[in-house]
Amino acid sequence: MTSGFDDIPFFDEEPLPRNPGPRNPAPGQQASPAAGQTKEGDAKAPPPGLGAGLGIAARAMAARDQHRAPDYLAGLNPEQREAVESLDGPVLVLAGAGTGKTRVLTTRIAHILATNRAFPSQILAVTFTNKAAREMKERVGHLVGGAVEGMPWLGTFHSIGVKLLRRHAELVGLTSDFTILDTDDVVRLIKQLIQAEGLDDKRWPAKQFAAMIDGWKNKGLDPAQIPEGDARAFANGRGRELYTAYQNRLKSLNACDFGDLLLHPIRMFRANPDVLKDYHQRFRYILVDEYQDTNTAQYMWLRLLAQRAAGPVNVCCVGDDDQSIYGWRGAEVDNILRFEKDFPGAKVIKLERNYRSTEHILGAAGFLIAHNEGRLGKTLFTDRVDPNDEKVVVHAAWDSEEEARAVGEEIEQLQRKQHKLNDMAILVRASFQMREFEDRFVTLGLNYRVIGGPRFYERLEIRDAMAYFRMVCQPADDLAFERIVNTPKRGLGDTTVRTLHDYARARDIPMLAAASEIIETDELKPKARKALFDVVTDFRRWQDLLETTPHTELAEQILDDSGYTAMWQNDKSAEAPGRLENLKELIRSMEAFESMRSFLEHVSLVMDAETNENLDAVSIMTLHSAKGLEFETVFLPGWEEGLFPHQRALDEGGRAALEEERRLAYVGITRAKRRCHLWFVSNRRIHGLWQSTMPSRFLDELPPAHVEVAEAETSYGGYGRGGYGQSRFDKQEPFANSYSTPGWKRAQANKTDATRDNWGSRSGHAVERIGYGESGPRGQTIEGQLVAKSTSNEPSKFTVGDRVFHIKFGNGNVAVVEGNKLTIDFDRAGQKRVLDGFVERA
DNA sequence: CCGGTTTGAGTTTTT
DNA sequence: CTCAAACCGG
Repeated sequence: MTSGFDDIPFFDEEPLPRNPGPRNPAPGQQASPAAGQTKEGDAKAPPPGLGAGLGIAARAMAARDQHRAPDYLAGLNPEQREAVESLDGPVLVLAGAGTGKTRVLTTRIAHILATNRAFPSQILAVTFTNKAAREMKERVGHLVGGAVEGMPWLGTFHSIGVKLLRRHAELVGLTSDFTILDTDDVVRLIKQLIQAEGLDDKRWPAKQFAAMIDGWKNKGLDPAQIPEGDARAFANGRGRELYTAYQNRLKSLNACDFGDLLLHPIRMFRANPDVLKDYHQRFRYILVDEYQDTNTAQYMWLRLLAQRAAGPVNVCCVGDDDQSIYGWRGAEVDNILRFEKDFPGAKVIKLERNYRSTEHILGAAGFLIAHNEGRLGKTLFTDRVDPNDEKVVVHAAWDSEEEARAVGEEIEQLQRKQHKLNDMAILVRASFQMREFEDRFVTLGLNYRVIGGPRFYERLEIRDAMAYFRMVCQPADDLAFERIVNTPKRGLGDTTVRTLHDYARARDIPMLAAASEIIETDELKPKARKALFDVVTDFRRWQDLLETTPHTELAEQILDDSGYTAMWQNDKSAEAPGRLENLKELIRSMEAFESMRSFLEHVSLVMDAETNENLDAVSIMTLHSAKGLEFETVFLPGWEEGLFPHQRALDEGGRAALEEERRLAYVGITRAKRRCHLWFVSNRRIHGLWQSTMPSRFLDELPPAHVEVAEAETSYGGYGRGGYGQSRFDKQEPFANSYSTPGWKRAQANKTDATRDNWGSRSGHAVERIGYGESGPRGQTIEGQLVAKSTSNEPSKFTVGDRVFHIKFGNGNVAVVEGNKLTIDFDRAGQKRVLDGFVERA
């Protein structure tokens, strides 16, 4: 097999390839099939079958030669193959859900490398998330055999932005060791600014302004460019000044926020055409994933890099306009809709052959999304039609509790048929919906994992620890200093910090430097002075150790010496052990890095929690975080007007917002490979009060041919004209009546057995949280398994009054004991009934 | 400086 | 309703 990989100098960064660009025809030329053939003929010793994919004849030749085509092209369908092989000129790949989008991207990279078109270092490949970048690296690596280290420009928009900035920081007024501030830092900084302006920080919440800045930066706007109306809308009309002040403060801190990671490179390129030209020469091929999610700033960034003066624009954007669900945070669907205008002569390739779902699921999703007007229009299809395939099922429930109960029941039934929990997911519109399912699954002893929410590095203890490390590496990081100067408590309260802050600002020096000066004076009370002296001494010592001590060792030492570890060791709260565990994890993860500095860099951009693959558990997440994932069985609860589509989308966003909600519904349905169950309830508690609800309009937009209504639970009303609502609830059925439906009876009959089975034969119940970190009902971070400590046959080892600890609800007192079922008064969560295997003595 | 109490807000989330 | 942040009193 002559794949051609052997002779590619993967690690060679700077020079041009040996056989660079003459094969690049002018844009537009490749639109003609004949050009494709000519190119084929011209190719310098191309691997057989490559460079084809345009004309019919060329394709036929490719087919003829297929047995000699490189491995990595085998198994691609014609459209995928065309997307992989159309290397010259702009290409837009409209890849529907489950049509092999990632495969196309990765294979395309492999193809570029295999045909010696470019060095790995000459390919710019951009994704949105680290996860996507990682996956791409992995898969390219798999295709080309571990040479991905040679692809330095594969990453997220932001990580590539950082890389550019570190190289050219001085061009935008930074030094290359600038800090990256996360949302939390930004909000605290803005709050300081608002206060410094003498504004009421309650009337003008820092969070809100941070969101405004974020919005402006998403649109690529400098303070001078923001709309007058926007500027007036905040801080008594001083929005623009505040934005300016913010940017100045960032500069003096030598810091960037996330938006700057995109905007600074744009500014830099515009002000320095020679630098831009360098990158034009470097990036011979550009690939963009999830193009429908790009915002204006990212678009500008891309345009700058793609507009090469000489040679074709070899840019390939992959996306799906039907899966654009981030309009509310600045994504411009328009970017993908007008790709052909932006890149004249662009080739548009649609991938519509779906490899994921049944015909019913595709039929339902396709019919639904066809109700949107602003789309390019794709229809997914599959050949794999099986008469046994289940239709999409619509279920009705009385309220959200019944909904959760019934979904739990369905899951247990599937489980009894040997279905893996890992193959099932519950996808909700809003995170408050998760709770009901969690509660239910805890009671059932069903393993689940919650995905989403604050990341590992956003957890309190991680951020604190990171602030210490930041201070050691970057003594000028005032935000870090303020965060930990009194954590743990050292008697350095607001008054002291304020004094110090003022002292530092007056002299325009960092706070740590100010601290070492101020302790020489008598401006502070002796007590504070001594405490501050200790802090300064500590940091001096750690800074000295930075060069000599291994960084993990130093990190440990910092946390111990500062008293931070001790602080959590002395903390009696339920989450303290978890936090200590997280700190250990933090240190562990540092081992993979060369230095504390490089670790800090990664943590601010790249770090996130990993799922425990070994645990079999149902996934619970929002529809937004489900994008890109797939499951055998998907449950979609809460399809009610006001929740889905969400009321706010209906109120504020007009048709565009409604269409985005519909795309969200489309994303939800297309996550399912084999089974897709939609639910709506007629009563839901919102902000504490019960409201009766109408079924979602999206349900009425589904095609009857691919959908059935679950008779078991409803027994009232069917699917069809007039919706679902009246049928069931206009009859004024009493609450109890729904409990006599066949579905409920079955549930009752199964429940006891199921519970017993669970306890007798399974190892127990485990809960995993990916992301969520802080305390409260959203829970502490819990991973791994709790082993059930009793079965139903034995009397409970707990008695009334025992003090117990529950993995989700925290500490509480046993109020009632019935066999192995306990009623517990939890300190924070209130009274709950739980199986005793879930609790341990506190 | 700490802890209990009041108050207000309550889609979606990545970097 | 339920949470987190702000507030106030010891």
